[in-house]
Amino acid sequence: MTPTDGKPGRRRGQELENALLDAAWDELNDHGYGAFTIDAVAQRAGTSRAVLYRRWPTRDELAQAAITHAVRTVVRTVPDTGSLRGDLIAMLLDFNETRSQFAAMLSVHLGAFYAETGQTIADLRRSIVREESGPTVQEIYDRAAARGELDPDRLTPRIANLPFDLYRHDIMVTLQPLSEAAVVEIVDDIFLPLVRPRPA
Amino acid sequence: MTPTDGKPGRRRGQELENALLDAAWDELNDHGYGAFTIDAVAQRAGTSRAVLYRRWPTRDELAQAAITHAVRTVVRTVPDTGSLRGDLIAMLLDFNETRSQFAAMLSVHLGAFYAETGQTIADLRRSIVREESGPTVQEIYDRAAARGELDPDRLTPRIANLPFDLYRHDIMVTLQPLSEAAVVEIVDDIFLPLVRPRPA
DNA sequence: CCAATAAGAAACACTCGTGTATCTAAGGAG
DNA sequence: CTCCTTAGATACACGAGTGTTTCTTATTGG
Repeated sequence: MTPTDGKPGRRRGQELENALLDAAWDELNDHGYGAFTIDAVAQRAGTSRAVLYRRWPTRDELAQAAITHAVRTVVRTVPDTGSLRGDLIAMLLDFNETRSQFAAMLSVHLGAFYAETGQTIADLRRSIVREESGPTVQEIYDRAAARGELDPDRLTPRIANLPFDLYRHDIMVTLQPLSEAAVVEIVDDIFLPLVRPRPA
Repeated sequence: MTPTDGKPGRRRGQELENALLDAAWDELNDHGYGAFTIDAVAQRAGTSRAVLYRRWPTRDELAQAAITHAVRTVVRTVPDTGSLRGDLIAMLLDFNETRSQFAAMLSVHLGAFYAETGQTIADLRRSIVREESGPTVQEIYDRAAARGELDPDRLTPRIANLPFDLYRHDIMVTLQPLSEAAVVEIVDDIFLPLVRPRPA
């Protein structure tokens, strides 16, 4: 392992490539895809365009690579607090920490990207979800059903996605992380009443 | 009234201005704000850039004007079918006709615009809602409450917006109008159960 | 009918980003 | 220590869009 701190000297191989993709991602975050230029990425990474062109032939492929790279670095955790309510609130608040900026960025800056590639946010989400392919929220629902907190018959696909759809909607519309009150509202006032087992 | 059809000859005044703003709006729709150029607008409008520069000094002001102009031409209707369910479904399906493209366009193409102006979709919606300032969905809720179809105590602000938030979320994520089934699902499976008066 | 106005065409200098090519020197492999 | 890959710098031709200016001519108002 070569020392990674101190004066960077001249970076190579994987270290350099990560730095390039990070710079590209930051550039996307700060200025959006519309103003996403190879030049700016090179400057931010402290290198020259040639280094970028050696790896990615076009702007779009660099952007794609940067997005994929950023996605890969997101770690996903599925909480297990012992209650459905606690799990969902924890999960959404964790999203606030780890993903709200990511989601906002995707929503706001990538319009031109979607337009050019013909993709939609839904498409991108699918490929991200496939990429992660780890444990999912379904675990939370399964545990809740086992505890009798949730009626599986009431959990239609749309309702299963409801808390996350509402979370995502808020992010896309306000570009800010949700307040804890908003998260609690989504869970307590909307989701839980819809899935709670009815007293027969 | 001068004849408005036939060979357009040389347009002037309001007629020309409308044509310019329409062309700008179409250009935004087709290619997004990222690829929104004065040149393209001039070409689409069948005129020269000078004509545009005489009216709007910058690209951004032209885009702003085009958006405002497009917003102004949207007519809003509030249905009155006699039932809450019917009103909401009618309203959302009407959105499908009149606004889904508009909403999709706003979500997707205007990222760079938001980034530059610092506005969010929420801000833009506020100014649009203010602009319209006509009858609102509140009317529908009031009538439903009067008929006893809706418990006003359960209608928190978030729940009042819920059908529209979900509608908007779907549009932003899929960039397509919602299927009628999806609209019915939002109303029947999610909204109505949350606001129906509980048998005391 | 005439004069004022403004549409529309065209040319210009300018900026910014692209993509390629060339050169140097850093730093790893042998 | 030496060679060889390649990071990083720099220069160039090119295209696309901007914003300005000048000129013409259609159209309108008086």
